[in-house]
Amino acid sequence: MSDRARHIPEATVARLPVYLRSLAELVDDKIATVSSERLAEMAGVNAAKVRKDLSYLGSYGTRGVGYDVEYLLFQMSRELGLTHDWPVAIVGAGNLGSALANYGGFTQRGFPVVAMFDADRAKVGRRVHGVLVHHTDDIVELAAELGIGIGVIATPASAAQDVADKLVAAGVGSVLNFAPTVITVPEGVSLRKVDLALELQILSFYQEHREPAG
Amino acid sequence: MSDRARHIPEATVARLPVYLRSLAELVDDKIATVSSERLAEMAGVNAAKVRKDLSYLGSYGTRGVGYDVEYLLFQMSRELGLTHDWPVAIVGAGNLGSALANYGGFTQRGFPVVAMFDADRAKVGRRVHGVLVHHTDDIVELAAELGIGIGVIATPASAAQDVADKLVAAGVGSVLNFAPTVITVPEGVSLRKVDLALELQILSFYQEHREPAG
DNA sequence: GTGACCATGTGAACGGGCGCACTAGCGTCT
DNA sequence: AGACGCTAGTGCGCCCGTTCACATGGTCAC
Repeated sequence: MSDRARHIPEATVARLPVYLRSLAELVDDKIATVSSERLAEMAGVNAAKVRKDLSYLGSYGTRGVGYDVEYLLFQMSRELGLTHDWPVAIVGAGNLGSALANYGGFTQRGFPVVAMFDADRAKVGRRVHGVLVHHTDDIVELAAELGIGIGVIATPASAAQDVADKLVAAGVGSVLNFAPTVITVPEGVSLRKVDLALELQILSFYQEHREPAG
Repeated sequence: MSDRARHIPEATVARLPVYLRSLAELVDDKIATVSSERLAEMAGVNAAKVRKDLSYLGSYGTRGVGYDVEYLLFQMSRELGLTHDWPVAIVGAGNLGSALANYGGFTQRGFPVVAMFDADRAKVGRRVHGVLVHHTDDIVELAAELGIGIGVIATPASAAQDVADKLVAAGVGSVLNFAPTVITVPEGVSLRKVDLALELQILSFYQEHREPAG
């Protein structure tokens, strides 16, 4: 692995948080070292994949022994950027947006919700779980001022692209989209989506094409 | 494409609902035909990919013209198993479970919530958005009786695997897991996950490794 | 009816990720 | 001290998915 500037595959990045969670469990159970095989079992993947994934982070294991749980946990947290907070803004103060803001585990895990935005002026000025709701017109100015790194879109589909554009204009580098629509962001901006209807429809497909026999 | 029994790649299946949504938009806009290029733009993918994906469904396009929007919409709905309802059970009547049950667009889109389950006996017997809450001990019996096809897990992580096992024992063929933990199901059962914390941590990684220059 | 045009459908090249299977190296027991 | 056992790290072949580019076959104008 090259000293720095190594490129970690997307598929690996997506698995790192799963390993992280497994490691946290091991710490809770006071287990000091773990093998790739055990970690693979916990994360629901192949042991070779675990080793390859972890090798992207560096050589943090000990042959014949395994990985030191706490040390690996620390290194992975560092790599994932979880050693410091990432202020988050939620756009859309409807059912979903409010639920997200009320979800405590959010702030707790290093993603403090520092601002909310809504297009409805009736909601502007209210507080949701202590977080003030601003108008969406002020996204560009305020998000930049507050140093928002991650924006969460919890608006109706029709507003999502406009909101995304505003977030990007404010310098937000990562967008998590809950709106049931495809949005695009410029290169260099990260985009992930959470889409309930989509997941259900995918399951519907497999349910429909289920083998009749057992 | 072989007459029947063709195997549609997972990656394609995951995109079909996105196309479906785009087609629904086109119908709303009274647009009768659409090219792969336009559809690709709407779905945020490559045009060649659209054509290959759609070709798995059959030859529903017309060379020189494009695809008939309504016809393609119908064929895709059929393929996705959306021409009939899929009764859904939600396990976990806490914040998330209740929010999901209250989310109307659920039933509206062909996934009626017909039962809820919770381990807390204090919640058993209550109704959430009109849906009766049963005890998790009764999952196996009741889910089978009600013909539940899709189970949604909205419990704490610690209960998720046990609930999944019960759902599978009840003959549920598809599981959508919201609990922040890895669960496993037997071969032949479909499993998808929605994990907020995981998505945020993935974004955190890219945010941390962002190029300083623009 | 014929030719120009246009978009689908697909063969083939390409690339990334997965997993096997081997090698390297550490700890432990005799 | 030496041999053995165990597990990390990794080279390599394979497979799935993506993309390009072309051939296929319709439509429309004249």
